[in-house]
Amino acid sequence: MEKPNKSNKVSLAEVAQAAGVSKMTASRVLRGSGGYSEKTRKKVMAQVDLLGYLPNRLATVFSGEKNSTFVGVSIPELGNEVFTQVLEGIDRKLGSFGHQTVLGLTQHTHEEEENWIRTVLSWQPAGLILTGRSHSIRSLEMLRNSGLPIVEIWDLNSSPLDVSVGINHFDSGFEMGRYLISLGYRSLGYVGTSHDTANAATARLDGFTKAVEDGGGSVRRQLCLHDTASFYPGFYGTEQLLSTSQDLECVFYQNDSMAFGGLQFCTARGMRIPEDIGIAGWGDLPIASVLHKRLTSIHVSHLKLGQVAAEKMIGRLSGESVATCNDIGFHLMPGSTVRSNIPV
Amino acid sequence: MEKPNKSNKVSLAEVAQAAGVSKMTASRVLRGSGGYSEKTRKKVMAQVDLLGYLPNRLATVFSGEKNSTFVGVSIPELGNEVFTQVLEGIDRKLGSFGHQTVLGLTQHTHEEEENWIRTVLSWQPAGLILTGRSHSIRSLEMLRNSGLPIVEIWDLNSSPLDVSVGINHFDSGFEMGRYLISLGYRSLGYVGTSHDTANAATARLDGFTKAVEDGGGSVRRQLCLHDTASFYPGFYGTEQLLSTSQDLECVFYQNDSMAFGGLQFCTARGMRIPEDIGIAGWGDLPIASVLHKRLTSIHVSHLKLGQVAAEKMIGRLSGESVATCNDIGFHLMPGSTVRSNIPV
DNA sequence: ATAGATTACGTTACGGGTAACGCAAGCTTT
DNA sequence: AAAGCTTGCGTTACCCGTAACGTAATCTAT
Repeated sequence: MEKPNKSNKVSLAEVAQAAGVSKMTASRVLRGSGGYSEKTRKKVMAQVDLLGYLPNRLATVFSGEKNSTFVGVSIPELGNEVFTQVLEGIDRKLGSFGHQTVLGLTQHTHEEEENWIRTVLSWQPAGLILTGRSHSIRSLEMLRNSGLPIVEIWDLNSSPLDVSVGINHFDSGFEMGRYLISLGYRSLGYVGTSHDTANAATARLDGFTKAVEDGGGSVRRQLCLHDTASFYPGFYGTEQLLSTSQDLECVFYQNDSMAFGGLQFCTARGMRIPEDIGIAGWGDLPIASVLHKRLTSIHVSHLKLGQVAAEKMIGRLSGESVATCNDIGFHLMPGSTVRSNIPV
Repeated sequence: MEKPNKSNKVSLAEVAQAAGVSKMTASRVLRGSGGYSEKTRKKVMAQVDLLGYLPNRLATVFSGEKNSTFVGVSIPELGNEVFTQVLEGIDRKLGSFGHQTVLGLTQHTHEEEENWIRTVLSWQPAGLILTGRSHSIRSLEMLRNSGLPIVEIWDLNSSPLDVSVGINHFDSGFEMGRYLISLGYRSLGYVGTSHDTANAATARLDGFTKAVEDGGGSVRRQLCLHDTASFYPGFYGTEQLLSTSQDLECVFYQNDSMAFGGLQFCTARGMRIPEDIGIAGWGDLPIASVLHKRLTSIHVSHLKLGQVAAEKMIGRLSGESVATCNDIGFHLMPGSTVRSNIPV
């Protein structure tokens, strides 16, 4: 078994020596910065290939004032497909510009986020992309002190630390509420979860409630579970919800996964959808189309959100002036899990 | 708009000067390596807090022979929930040991993987976790030259570069084939995709075919689409499959997402499941339970796979001797999308 | 032919930490 | 009280590239 340390790294100096030139000349050749003859270039490159030289970016960043190509990206969890898509959008775009993603899973807590920020900053990243607008005091301090470009995503923020990319969650909830009201629903329920940083979901619920009340309805029961926003909590949350409020006409869920759970519960109990109860989700996941019924939901292009976030980061890194507030938008997807017109 | 460069970083030297000690003493205090008085420690720490000093890990790694805390992790794509779970398992475990994930999305191609490997190696990572056992020649060269711990995951490899964590895909396909044969199915079909690095899926198909033929059946039609292994390809792949082979009794899919697509297609065409056709998937995704029918599938603990991969990496980094070949195992999940006993 | 510009390199210093070593002051031992 | 040890801290050198500068050789202009 070999030791992991004692790396047999080939340094630029070794390449230079083997090629019979100075370190500096080898460096110039490798960077293609000019100032060398074709003959020299060939000598150096021959040794690079021969010795299998790989540049040491640590030294490069460390040396000059040029910043690294690392971008720290914090994501609450990967269990939620929504964030997965955002991450994919970010990493692809970042990668196409020669940047690398340093991942951080914060589990929706300030504490994890703060620890991750501290660590990732010590690696001198070029910038940070953070999910959510809510951060601990010490985090804010570190972020500000770092002087780095920061892109806050997910939750649109009119006064972000630096740049914000996301959607207006309040409005999306509001639109769903207005839609359901327009279909004649008046007695509504909500099932979601609560966390340190789940402000977006809260905003959706607030918008939803506002629209429903504006329309003369009411959100009879709001359930905020201390669990992940996934299938099972949706299932048992619905059970809990309906056990005390049988008269609900329609339930709005924090996301599609939870809505699926609710759908499953209702179907298992022999309830017809949408005849007996309406189901509405949020996020419009690809799996929404798995069902024979199309889930009524709010569509957000999560991939695009990630891509735009990465683009804004690239923009900041290249010194362009970047809009502070970037709205990705959403639209309502009418489905067949709510009734399609006002009952007579 | 402030410039992203010109970072007002506080260096150890500044802390030391402010505390009236030498750089080295400040370094010792921060690392807690001993060799300083309590009085000095307080003086230094007071300045650390006051100046908001954050250590520069770049310099640390760059300086000594100690390796970094970065671990490069390559994943083919995040669109597939299977890999998402693996990544979550890796990052959580790695994080709990103070390591960071540098993500690379290879899109199942050798080319992307090779480029990513080159880049990530230039950052002097502590080790690499790669999905798949198939790599380009130049990749292999770089990996070997690096002398770094390498954990290859997903596809169990009896002679890996360094360490392998995964499952035997051939066996999993074989078990599914044998199961379907035991239920009396004889005329079978397969729908999947093909890529540079999708050897695992190929192995599953091989195992499946072997079992089916051993059992006196045959895999009449094998469809390998050039697409992502997701819902829609499953849908139209099934359409294609059934348009030329109406007599298929059961279809095995590369994964659950594709199986869902197939299920959707069949249901839309008015076919009854499992009466008219059987459907079997692979991976046992959480969404498998979204359906009123439970999908017949192969269960693999993807999260655990990721965790074990990270553990093996940690083991290698701390110089422990680590098993070369680590089988995570799988088990067949009988569902209601295939018939439950041999028809009379 | 000679001054001035250009080309093709080499030399030096530096960045932010750390290992290795040096050394003075305080403590113990006999 | 002298020798030996320990403690606490400073000094120096180094890691691997790059910026800035220096210089010898070649080329151009007059």
